[in-house]
Amino acid sequence: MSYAVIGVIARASHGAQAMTVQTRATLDDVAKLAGVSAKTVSRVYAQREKVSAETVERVLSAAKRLRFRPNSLARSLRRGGPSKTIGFIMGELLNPFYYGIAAGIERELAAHGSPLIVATTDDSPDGEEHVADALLAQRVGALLMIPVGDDQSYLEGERQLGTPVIAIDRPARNLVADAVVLENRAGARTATTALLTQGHREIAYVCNPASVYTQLERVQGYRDALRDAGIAVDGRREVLLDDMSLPLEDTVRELLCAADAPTAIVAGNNRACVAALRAMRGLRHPPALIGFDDFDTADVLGVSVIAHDPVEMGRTAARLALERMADPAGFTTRVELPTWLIRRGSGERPPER
Amino acid sequence: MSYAVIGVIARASHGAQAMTVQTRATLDDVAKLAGVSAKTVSRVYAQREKVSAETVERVLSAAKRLRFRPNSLARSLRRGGPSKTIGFIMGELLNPFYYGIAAGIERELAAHGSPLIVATTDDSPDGEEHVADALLAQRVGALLMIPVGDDQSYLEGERQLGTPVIAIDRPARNLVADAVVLENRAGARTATTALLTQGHREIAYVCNPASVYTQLERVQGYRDALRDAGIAVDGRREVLLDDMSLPLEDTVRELLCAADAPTAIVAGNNRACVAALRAMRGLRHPPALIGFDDFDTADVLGVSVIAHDPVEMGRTAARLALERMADPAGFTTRVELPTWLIRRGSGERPPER
DNA sequence: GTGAAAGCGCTAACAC
DNA sequence: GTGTTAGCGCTTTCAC
Repeated sequence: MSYAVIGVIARASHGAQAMTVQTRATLDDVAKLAGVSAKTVSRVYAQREKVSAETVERVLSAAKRLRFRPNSLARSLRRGGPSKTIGFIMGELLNPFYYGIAAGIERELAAHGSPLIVATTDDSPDGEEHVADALLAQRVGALLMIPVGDDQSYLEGERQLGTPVIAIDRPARNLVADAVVLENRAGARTATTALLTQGHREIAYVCNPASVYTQLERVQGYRDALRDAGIAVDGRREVLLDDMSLPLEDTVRELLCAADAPTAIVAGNNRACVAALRAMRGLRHPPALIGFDDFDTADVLGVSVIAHDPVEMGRTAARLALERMADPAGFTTRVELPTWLIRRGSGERPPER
Repeated sequence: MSYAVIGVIARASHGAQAMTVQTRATLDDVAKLAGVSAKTVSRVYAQREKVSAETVERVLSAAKRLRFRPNSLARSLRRGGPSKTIGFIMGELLNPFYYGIAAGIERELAAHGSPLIVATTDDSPDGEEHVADALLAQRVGALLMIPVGDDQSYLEGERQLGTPVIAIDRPARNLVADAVVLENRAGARTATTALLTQGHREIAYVCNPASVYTQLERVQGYRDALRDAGIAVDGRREVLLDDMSLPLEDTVRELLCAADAPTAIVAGNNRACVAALRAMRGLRHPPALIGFDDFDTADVLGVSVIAHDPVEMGRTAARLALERMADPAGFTTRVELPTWLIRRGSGERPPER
């Protein structure tokens, strides 16, 4: 073990005392104690059918005495259909963007009383199917996911069996699924155009990884803006790493030290933006910088960004899931959430030579 | 709806086609198709009892044809005991510290094949019991929690029924539970001592909220260091807000503009640290600053911090939960994880007058 | 190595 | 309003 156990507090009476093995009370136990039938107890908890006030009280007090807690597993088993529980497969939990989405999902579902099972794949395509399997074995009512692999066809069967799938941030591939994505292309275009407006002509685009949907879109937006301004797209200005084990920071540093260093940078996501900031440290004339994704200390650092609302993204996806569960035959929708530029200084630096 | 639906892709064949209502295959269906008994199919999936290779193959191919997926709800129902699923109650999902913990838990459990149900309470004590209720209704095998309220006695019954509770970051109150916490007091003391060593004498401690366990401990550590240095503890140097709706930033700014402004600040957590940074913006002679909790851009900002490992904290808690589930009669333990100082500049600024 | 029967905790269907 | 019966999908006896 890598931790230090500081104190062993007490010999646990974890579990029950050896003699008085407490066992969990069931609906039948409560029924017996209250002198009613099991179904009546069930009714009290279902809160839909009518039970006389007096009976309710008798049942509840019996339940309390027995520390009864309805078993929602058994409940959803009996109901046959999918449970209210919703599964969420996320790439990685350590990225502020992703956990913003998770927070949004959680809040929306909490408001609806639906439990949330979270599973992460560490952005590994292999893990995705495995994890989806585990969630589906739990009979989740819907599957929210940030697709990682480039083929989600393995979920097609489930979808036909009635489990809706909602793709977040990136559309699913080879699968009919609702999707919530950002206005990636427009956002990157806005960033680039803003830099062009300041007079920049040598604008780089940096990111890692580069082959995911969001980056493909954003690079397009970046190129769109250049073309509109009559500037030739130059591959040497596009730092498109595609291996998270490579340090983007070093590559950007090299870029900035070159003779024909760009005067401005568009960073493809929050990580790339921080990498750029690190690479720029100590530079006398740092290039202008606009990042994609807002982050906690961006204001302190004076970093201009293309912002959006990850929490709202999660909420939207959760709402979509709930809608689809309520109405499985509805339309498949694709929602694009807006992005906008926040000017904090780094994107407003003029070109320097 | 607050989102823009950009495209309705297709009339969904979500759910099944009206006529061919696909229904989920059960173990019995597979058994029939494979020409064996249900129990044999069960054995194939349990992977513990012996089944002839030939039978296994027949079963698996039948299962595949029927798109069979074992129902883990039914499985854990039958077993009677608690499921492998573990519940985690966190205060809020939007704090990097908390999701670091969540990430650690998730990774450890994933390695063990245990699903994780996450629920948040937005740091509201009322929500806590409600959320715990929901998780326990799902018969989670253990409950991990960052306690919010100051009384977790409502879980005592569950503990006696065999559901272990692991408190994270703060100990549980009025409840026998394992706990994983930080060396809060030692950490704050280290920070303060480091500032004293630089020659600082007017050192402030700022945080919000202030009445939680971690802050109570850290303030003690701060005072310990002052006392050791023969400096009187001065309440005016302790900005202990206790209402998250109050902007700590403003209070710190006032503090720094006062005639007897401190020359150094210890910030009680990541939020307080960022608030201090905001308050310090534009100051000609910013005070020295050491934060508690490391954060993403601390290196870029040159902020010295008392660091620790939230992911390891989560892993440790998850391990503890798994151990306790395997051995309910074990010892109740309290683990204290280390903290350490990372010098990045802000904590090494000498006092200026 | 395989099967038959019973039952986990709950609720739908149908009584009364 | 309340009770009875059956059964959700699976696994645990206990057979053979």
